[in-house]
Amino acid sequence: MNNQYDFETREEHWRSFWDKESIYRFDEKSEKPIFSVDTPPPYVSAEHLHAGHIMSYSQAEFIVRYKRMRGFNVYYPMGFDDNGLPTERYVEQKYNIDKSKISRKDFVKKCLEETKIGAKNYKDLWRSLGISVDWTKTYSTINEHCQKISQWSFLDLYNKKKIYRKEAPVLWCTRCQTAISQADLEAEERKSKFYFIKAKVPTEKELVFATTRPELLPACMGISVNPKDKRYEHLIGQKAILPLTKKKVYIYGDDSVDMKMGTGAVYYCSFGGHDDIKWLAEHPDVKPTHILDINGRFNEKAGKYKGLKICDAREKIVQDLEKEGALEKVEDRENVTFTHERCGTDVEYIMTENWFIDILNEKRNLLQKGKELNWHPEHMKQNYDSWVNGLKWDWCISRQRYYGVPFPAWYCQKCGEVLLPNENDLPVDPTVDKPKEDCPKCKGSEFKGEEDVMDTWMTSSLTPLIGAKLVEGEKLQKKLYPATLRPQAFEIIRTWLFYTVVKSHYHHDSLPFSDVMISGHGLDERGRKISKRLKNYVEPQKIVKQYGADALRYWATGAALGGNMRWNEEEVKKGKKTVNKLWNASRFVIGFLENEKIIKPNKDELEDADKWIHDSLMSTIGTCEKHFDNYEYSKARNEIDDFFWNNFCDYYLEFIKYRVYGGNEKSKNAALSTVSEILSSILKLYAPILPFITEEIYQTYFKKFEGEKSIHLSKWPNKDESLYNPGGNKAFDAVLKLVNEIRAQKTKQGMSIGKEIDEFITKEKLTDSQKEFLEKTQRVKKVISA
RNA sequence: GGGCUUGUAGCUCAGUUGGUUAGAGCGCUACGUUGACAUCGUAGAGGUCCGCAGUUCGAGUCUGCGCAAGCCCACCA
Repeated sequence: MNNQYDFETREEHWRSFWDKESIYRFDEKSEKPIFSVDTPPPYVSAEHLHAGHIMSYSQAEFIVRYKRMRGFNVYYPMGFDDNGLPTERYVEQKYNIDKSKISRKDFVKKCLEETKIGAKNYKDLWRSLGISVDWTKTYSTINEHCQKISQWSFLDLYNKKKIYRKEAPVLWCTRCQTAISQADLEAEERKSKFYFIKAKVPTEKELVFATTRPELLPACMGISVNPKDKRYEHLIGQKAILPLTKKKVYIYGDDSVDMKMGTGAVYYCSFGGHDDIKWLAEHPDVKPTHILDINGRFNEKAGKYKGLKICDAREKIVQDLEKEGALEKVEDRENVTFTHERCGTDVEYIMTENWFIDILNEKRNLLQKGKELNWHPEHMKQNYDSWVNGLKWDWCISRQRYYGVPFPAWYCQKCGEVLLPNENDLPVDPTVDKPKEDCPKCKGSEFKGEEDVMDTWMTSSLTPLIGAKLVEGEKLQKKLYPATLRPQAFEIIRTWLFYTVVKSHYHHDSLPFSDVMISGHGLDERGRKISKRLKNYVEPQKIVKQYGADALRYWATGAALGGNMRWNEEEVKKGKKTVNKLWNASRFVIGFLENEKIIKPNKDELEDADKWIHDSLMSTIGTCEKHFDNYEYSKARNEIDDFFWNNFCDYYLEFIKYRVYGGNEKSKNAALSTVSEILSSILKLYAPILPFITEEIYQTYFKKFEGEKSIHLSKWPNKDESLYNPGGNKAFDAVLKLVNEIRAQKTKQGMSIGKEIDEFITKEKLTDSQKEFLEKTQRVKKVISA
């Protein structure tokens, strides 16, 4: 072995080796128990890959490698999310595209080109990090495989009456010009104003109501007061005359009105918020006035305010109210505004026709499903529960956009009947393909294909199934679905996790996976979230080149599961040091092993130090297993570090030097046999975290005994209990204490540890062999004990 | 407004079911070139365990009330 480990060339060597030998290929014929992973398909539009990506993917991968060594048949496919609005927006921005000036076909082509570039970036990085996915099992969410399954999902839910199409007020982004869903919202606390507006009432002087959205006055549907409110109860049933428009609206009595809020009188418009929609549903006699167009401008129903944008209209209307003397006062106030999380635009509520999936009726069952999942860490379930409890909208799945999976649906031009394709004909593009038969209702033959595309989560919510269906044969697919593990980031619990649970619940009446492992954020060294805007990230490839992939992976073990982690180059350096230490220790050990013929010693030939290190290893293996089984890779790593650096390097290797350099043959043989076994186990314990260096050393020496062509296919170290003697190493612990005492004494005298001293006196009772051990390992001429 | 998480050495964090003198790595100080490794070793300095109250023979750990940071959720117009 060379003096130096040249990580750059060796890591590349092993990458090629793993590729060539298909080490991570799923074995379809194996009888071993399956561990299948629902790998997160990253947005390919994230061209700025950073430490956060490294962190979350490595963390899941530590577990995957561990499971592989524990004898599971691991299924670890890889997907790329290149469908839908995120990609569209990315392409629009990157090429400064105006959607109205490009054909749908050309735009989609551009998106596809871009996603190819993105996928390659990811694949390159994953490969260089040694992420052990099976690259023969990949998908992209826009490809035919995924479109087919997404459309099948639509048909299945339609047939199960869980999908409906309806003209209804929906959450609307005026910038992206599409309907969105509740999960696409982001709440933003804002300073705003509370306007107190006077309406006329025949029997009174006036009725004052307060609102944060005065611009919706032309769309006012009515005013409500609490029937218990003494101030207003007599007004219920009368009509109020609104300022500016002079429109007359009824005054209603509603229990839900908070008498203490504002003036106790609320006005409802179409639509300023979810309240308004709810109110309208409770007052079927009221006809709404829709004044807002899909582009966020007022239409002719807003009268003189036609053509204005919302913010301009507000300014104008407030001015006019003031002129008319209808504005009593304005108060400052904080309130929560919802924006579209992709673009930050304020969300509006517009009446359009969309497809929905019924989830509101299913809340209770969905909460139950959340309870059945094994959450790691457990407290992340809170996020799921509070999301489900807070749901107010059915899942709107249609998007008025270009790039996405088309809905498999046509509308009969004559009678409006919805026609769906046969499952065997999927995927279809209804804007190009035609139904195979005439309208079953009216025999009409003119159809219009649905032009909307599906919400990107319609596809992503099916990833466990998409992954499983990458293999042939229903029997095998059923073994892979439901998956075992879903690793993911906490911020998409309400989307990816939730929607996947919904789909699996409806389609298969099951959970989509049994375990969830939630990772935190990558932060910069100052604790800020890594973002493109702040440019506060380092390029992973640079770090890999400088310190090696193992070192970077080592850094990723640093955060507890679910915790955020700061970028810290010192930790990467520590990883590199660990790699070097492994190299040096192995070089030392293997140097002896290669020149000797080692015979497995009898139990009674083992010396106290051998038994001690063996016991210590056994308990380390046990603790590691416990931690890895709980997805606590960082605790597992600490255990291994501690054992390797302290017990193995600082003590045991020092303890056996006198035996391997000289000593009698039996003692030497026992030492070498032990050290070989311990080192082999250390490599395996580290293998899930440091796959490159451990492979290197395994291949150098241990492979010829174990037989497996890669350490990553080898067996996890055995807990050989036959030698294990828990609590039986107390005597050796006392000796260790003396070792420390001798070292301290020498250090205090400014002596080198290696310098021989004449005598060492202790009150401890020692056996002859213990005295000899101290004399030989600590260079003392004579140890005198009580 | 509700909920969750976190608060331990200068920094990053461990700390099991409550149990002697609270730990590790980095950094700092001193010493050491011992036949794997200075990418090392040995030793040392450094702590009001966020605060207050309580339970207990005993609290970093359990309970309550606060404080601070972060996150999730929330229609109060």
